[in-house]
Amino acid sequence: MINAEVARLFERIADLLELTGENRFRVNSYRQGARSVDALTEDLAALAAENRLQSVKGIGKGLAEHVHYFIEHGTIDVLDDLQKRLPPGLPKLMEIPGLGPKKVAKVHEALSVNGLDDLKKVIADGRLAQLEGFGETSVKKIAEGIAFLETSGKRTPLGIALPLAEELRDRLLSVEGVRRVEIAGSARRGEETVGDVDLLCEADNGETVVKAFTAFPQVRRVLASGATKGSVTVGLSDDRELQVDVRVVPKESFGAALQYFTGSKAHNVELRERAVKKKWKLNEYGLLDVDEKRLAGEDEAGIYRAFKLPWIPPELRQARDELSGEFDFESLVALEDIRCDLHMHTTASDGRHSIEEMAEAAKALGYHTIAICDHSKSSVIANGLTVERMKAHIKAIRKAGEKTAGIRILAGCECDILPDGSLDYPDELLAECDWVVASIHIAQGKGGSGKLSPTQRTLAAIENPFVSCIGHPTGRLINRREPMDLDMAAIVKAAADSHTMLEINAAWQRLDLKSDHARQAIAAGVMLSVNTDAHSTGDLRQMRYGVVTARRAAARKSDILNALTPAALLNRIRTKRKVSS
DNA sequence: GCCGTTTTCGGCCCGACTGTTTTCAGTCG
Repeated sequence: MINAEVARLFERIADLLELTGENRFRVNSYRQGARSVDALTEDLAALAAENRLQSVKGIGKGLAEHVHYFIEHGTIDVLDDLQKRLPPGLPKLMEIPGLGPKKVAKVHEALSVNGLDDLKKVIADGRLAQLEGFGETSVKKIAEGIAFLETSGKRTPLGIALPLAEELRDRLLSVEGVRRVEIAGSARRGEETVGDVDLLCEADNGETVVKAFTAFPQVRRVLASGATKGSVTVGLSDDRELQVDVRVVPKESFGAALQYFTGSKAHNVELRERAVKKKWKLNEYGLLDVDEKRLAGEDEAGIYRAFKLPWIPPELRQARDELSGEFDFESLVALEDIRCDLHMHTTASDGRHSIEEMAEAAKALGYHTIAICDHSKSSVIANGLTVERMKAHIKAIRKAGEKTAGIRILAGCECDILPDGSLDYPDELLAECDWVVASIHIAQGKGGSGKLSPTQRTLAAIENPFVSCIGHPTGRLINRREPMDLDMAAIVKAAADSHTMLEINAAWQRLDLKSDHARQAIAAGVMLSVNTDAHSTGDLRQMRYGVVTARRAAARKSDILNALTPAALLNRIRTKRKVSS
């Protein structure tokens, strides 16, 4: 697939064009083109071969020609020309908070700055502060921006950002005059990582609320503080900083503001374009018709209703197909639908709590079933169980099940898929388990000499009649480890054909499958299982991250194993074994 | 550069905050 590469090149062209002072709408066309190409599931090369490129939204005559040129020459002529004229280190400078295309172009032209090192030099020797349009204050901000970029460059995982957002929300609620606070932005959309936290606040006096907010103990730096808006950074445990923005609006605008600050940006642009076509105006204060008459604004659903649309769950505001009006959002899976967790560890391997403790904690969450899935023998670091220990563990799980009323405890295991594609336990032992999660932990890199590829290993595991589910299929760790190179189409097809479940691992460090892959699996008819992979009772509460990932994939309740009734669940597990044997 | 159920030309989302060029351009979300 050339899609990702073409998207990257379009984005690069947009960056460079922006620096040349090109018409911003032309710049935007390249950005829009990059987004469309990136979101496309079809292969761009195939579309090009059939001359259908212009059927893609945002791809017109010009961009289509670029794609054809790229396929023939492996490059884009417009980009080559731009790169001859502009130094390669320049676009990076636009990532510095406070520096945009105009200022970067200016320091390049006036001070021959070609990259980050040059910029640091002209800051240090005082030449930047002398430049027209720059002053001591803005140079100080730019210097801070560089430090921010270098230390906090990466986006923050949802599992870090959301609890922090909730803490700040609760603190804001205790500020005098504040009536309501909602988390907006990518945290509300349930994106796996967030760039900053957005909080929306209903109050009459914005200035006092913003002042109180910027004085919170968590605040490290104040970036802006005005009558309706405040912007700060807060420190994270690893010494990085996360930006938090607060907006204060009156009651009658709260819904419009929540809609606006939830995004995504592309979703909002689509909605605003619809408004413009109707000669309306949509901004964060409300939806106004041509006579400035207020059509909506107090609540979010009212905004969508004005466009004859249902309220759209934030997780799906991705500018994909959610505004088509063809969606049944009622059937979307929700956290309340989840009634079981089928992947958790105990003290038998590397967990912190006993079978009984995990069961009691799951019962408190209202679950009807759990599966205990400790590690198999090859996961030595995780205290994986030998065959003998596993046999005893199954007995212990069954005994705990008899003792514990009100919840069914399945005897399961998380069985390693070995480098040669075989499983870490013999079939006779797997047959004794009620539920088997098969996962790759060892040798996640490319298959070495004589070894199978990760795809072949996964396909081999799917073929085993006793494997119920593939655990964390791509093995990625957000911001820390790249996913394995998998042929997801082949895996999804094999899983669908054999009634093998694929996991959405709900641990915020993993979120694996990610939502795009989950969407692909659902389209192929695969049943997904959302599990926490809990190593303690507290980890069971990470289920919410898995559920938002499923919702981002537009998963219905019927697509999720964990939302089934006890009978339907067991039936589904048995189906795999019947079909395979 | 893209796009069209008012348009194939003339539009293209909208407002807040900041620093400095002291009346507004640049940046950001």
